[in-house]
Amino acid sequence: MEPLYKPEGVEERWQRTWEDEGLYAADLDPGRPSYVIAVPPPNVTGALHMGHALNGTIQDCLIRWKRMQGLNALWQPGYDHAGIATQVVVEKELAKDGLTRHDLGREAFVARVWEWLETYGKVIIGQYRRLGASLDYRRERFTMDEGYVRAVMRFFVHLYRRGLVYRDNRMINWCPRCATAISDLEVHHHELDDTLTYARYPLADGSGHVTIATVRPPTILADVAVAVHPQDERYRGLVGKEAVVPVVERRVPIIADERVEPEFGTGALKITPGHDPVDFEIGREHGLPEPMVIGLDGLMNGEVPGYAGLTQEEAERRVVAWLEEHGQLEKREPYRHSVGHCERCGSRIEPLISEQWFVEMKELAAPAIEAIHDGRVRFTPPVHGDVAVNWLESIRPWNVSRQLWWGHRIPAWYCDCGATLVSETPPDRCAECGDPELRQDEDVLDTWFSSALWPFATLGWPGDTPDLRAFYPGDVNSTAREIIFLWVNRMIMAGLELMGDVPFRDVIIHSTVLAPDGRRMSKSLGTGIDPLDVIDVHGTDATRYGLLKMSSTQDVRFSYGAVEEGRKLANKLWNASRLLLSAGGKEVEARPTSVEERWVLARLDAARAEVEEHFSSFRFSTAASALYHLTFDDFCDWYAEAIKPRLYEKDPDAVATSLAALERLLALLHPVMPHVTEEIWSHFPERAGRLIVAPWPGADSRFADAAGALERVQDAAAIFRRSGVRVALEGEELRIFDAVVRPDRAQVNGNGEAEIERLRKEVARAEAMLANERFLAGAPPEVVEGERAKLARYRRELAALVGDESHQK
RNA sequence: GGGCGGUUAGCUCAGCCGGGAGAGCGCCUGCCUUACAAGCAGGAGGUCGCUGGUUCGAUCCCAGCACCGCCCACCA
Repeated sequence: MEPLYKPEGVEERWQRTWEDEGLYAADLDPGRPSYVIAVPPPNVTGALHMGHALNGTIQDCLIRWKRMQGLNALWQPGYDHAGIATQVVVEKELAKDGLTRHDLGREAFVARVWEWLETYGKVIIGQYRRLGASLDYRRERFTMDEGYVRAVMRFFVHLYRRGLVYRDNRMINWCPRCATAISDLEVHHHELDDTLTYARYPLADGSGHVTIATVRPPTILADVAVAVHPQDERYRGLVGKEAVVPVVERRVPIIADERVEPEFGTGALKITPGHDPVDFEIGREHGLPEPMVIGLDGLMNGEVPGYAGLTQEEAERRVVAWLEEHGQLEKREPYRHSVGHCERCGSRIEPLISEQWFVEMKELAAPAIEAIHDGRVRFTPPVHGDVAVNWLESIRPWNVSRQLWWGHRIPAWYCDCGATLVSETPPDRCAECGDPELRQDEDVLDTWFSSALWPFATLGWPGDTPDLRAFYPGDVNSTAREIIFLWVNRMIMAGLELMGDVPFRDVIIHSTVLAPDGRRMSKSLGTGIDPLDVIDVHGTDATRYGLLKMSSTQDVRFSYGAVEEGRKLANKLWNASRLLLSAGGKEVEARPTSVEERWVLARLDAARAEVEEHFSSFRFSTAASALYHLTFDDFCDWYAEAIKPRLYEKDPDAVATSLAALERLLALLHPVMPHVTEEIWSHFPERAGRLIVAPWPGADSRFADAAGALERVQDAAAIFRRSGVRVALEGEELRIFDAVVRPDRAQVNGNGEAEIERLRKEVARAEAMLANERFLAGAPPEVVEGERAKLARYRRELAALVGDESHQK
């Protein structure tokens, strides 16, 4: 064993060994309770980024811990077909050859996507291996696998039969570039500098005009009304009259509607049901027509002569020029507002009316809200549960159809007779008229429609499989904050609806890892840090430790310092092991004969309890810190230093005890740093099996008394050490090496005086508190007791330095 | 527009129930001690964003303010 621990080679070797020996596998085992986490399926086109690395480490840590605790731990891997994202990638490939998907046709294009995936996709799960992720890789699932497709079809048909999925012609978000509808969650709003145009609409009776304000003058061409607030005094006389829409010179009614905001603009709103969500609602309520002047390509259509094919900018110029020419342009002013964009490609979203499939969500949301409220699903940190519930409470219908080719094709068939048939498999003939000529719906489903089934479709649903019975419901879902609505909520809803139970008990929302400068990690900004690079340089164990150390309830900046700390920990552990193993002992048995040995065993047990507590409550950063200080401060700086002389003498009791202590330490560290601990463990004499499946240390209170015994000695020792005196423990006695501090240094540092000063202040503070009657009356007894104990300790420490002062008064 | 989070040492961040202000890195001092100098021993450094309130006592609870960030959103 070299003095410097080098992870390269070691880590890959253990990753291969563990997997080859089947130690990641979760096989059916009715005798053992299960522990299940399904990895959030990454996009097939994806590569491992820092968020995956952090999330993967968190999940692996839990899985390894539970596996050591003897549970049948299943960490389910797989991929998401990522409909729109994948289609865009392959379309770009085609574009290099000057082709579009339409040149290939649907069938050939989909074949091309599969081909592309075979060659370039599906790399990310392999990258999880470098993280040491103990996923059950044999169970890899894909949302486009045959079995999974069946699950998606079943879900759709199930919802259809329940009347919760339906086809409707209504306002949707259209992305002109992707040429598909997208859901509300896929629309991202950001601020934009725009122009607010004030236009006069003459009254049809010639009695004046009404002025409206708009940011989209081209939509004037599709106006069908002007609306004002019913309580708006300024316009009271106008309601019921008619106004004339500029350019098209159409006579439209002036109506009253509560949704109009009197404070905004002029308080009069032009109504364009075809191109604005609010106007759409108002229009439907007032029975207005719904003309559209903008096409699916984002260009002006042929509805208004002379405008066909114009871009919206061109149309805007023309409309504004018309207004100016006719003296109906009141003013134009700069205006900054929030505008919806396609999250995938960034194009400005075009709200328009289209026939799509929708899922009515309210009925599905209610049980999910209940499950979160009553704690069947708990969020960590809890605030995200409130956010999830808020969203569920105001849920709206979900547009699930996409005008794409890559994805699950909607299982609906249409007959010329007008019938719509929804079924899991293609129907032979029309159920209404018997016609065998049926057309399948051209569209595919939103990617998240299939993702919602992940926790059980991966286990064989809709079949009633042994896996499903053994591993559902799962235990934990660890996820990024931005997919709570898209994914987590929908899994909860789908699980309750189809399985009758929540898919997991705990949802962990991990922190977002920012670049070291606090900006978002992003490829385009060049601020990304590749976790695989960090692993290459610092090792997997160090990276895992660093990520856990960084993780928190809020966003954190990536810190190489935290990774460096992990590397130091691995190296420290390695060297401590060299010391302990060099004594050549064969026995691994706790046979403590001194207080420091009993003490370290007590410490290890206390640390085990702490780590369990931190893991259970998902405080990984705190767990990492606890393990660091256990290893450095307690195990190495105290115990190993104290026991060293007896190891040199090859004292058989000391050697056997040291290996037993090291074994416990390695086990505690394994979930965080699996490779270095397994490597050290493999150097143990006569040791069969692997640490990864070794039992997690049980509670051991045999030496609990020693914790206190040494603490007293240790307190005294700490005081001497602060003064520069070197000490070791012999039995219950504190042995002082260089009995005298080098006088020059003690004076320069003034340590002794400073320490005495500090203790005097502490004693005075504690005495004052204990003399305060209101404190004694108001504080809980254990706090008062705590203060008494502190006072006693401070007095004792002070006495050790200057003699007992209480007798000096 | 609505909601949420943050502000603690030079840097990155902990601080769970109100009672001692902490860690790692960096810096300073002293040590190449037969596991580790990628180490050891010690040290300096803080108005816990600001203002008020509750309390015997506030980094912690409450209110307001400032700044930073995130999420949601149909004021054209």
